[in-house]
Amino acid sequence: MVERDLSPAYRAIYAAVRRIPRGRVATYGQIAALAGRPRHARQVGYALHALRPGSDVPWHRVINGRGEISLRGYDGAAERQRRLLAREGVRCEASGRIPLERYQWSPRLRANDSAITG
DNA sequence: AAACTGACTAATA
DNA sequence: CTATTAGCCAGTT
Repeated sequence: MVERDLSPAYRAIYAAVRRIPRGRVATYGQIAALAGRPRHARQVGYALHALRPGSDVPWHRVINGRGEISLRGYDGAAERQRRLLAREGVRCEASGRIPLERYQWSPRLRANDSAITG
């Protein structure tokens, strides 16, 4: 099991995910790069999958590069993630897609990074 | 150690 | 817009 001793890679990934402010989203690739591991987008997925319930890592703020929720094969997990995001003000379009142009987080904008108006 | 897998992405068609 | 291909790389079997 992973929870016992997390690899440095996982810790870096979790740290990066924790930096995503409320009301914003980031892509897997973005988190990977932010964690100092470019092109490790998939591993970001593994790391998030390995999270245990109740962790402080806002995993729901991570979506894929197309602005879609990437969860698959999980029972209602995609719906849960969508709900968590909606709760933060991030709502998806009718197609189910989340406009990255609008909600994607940029690490540089740390100051005013809360939810976007509208 | 080799093969398989996958919460990814970018490039084509 | 969707579908397919290829590249990717750590974790699991």
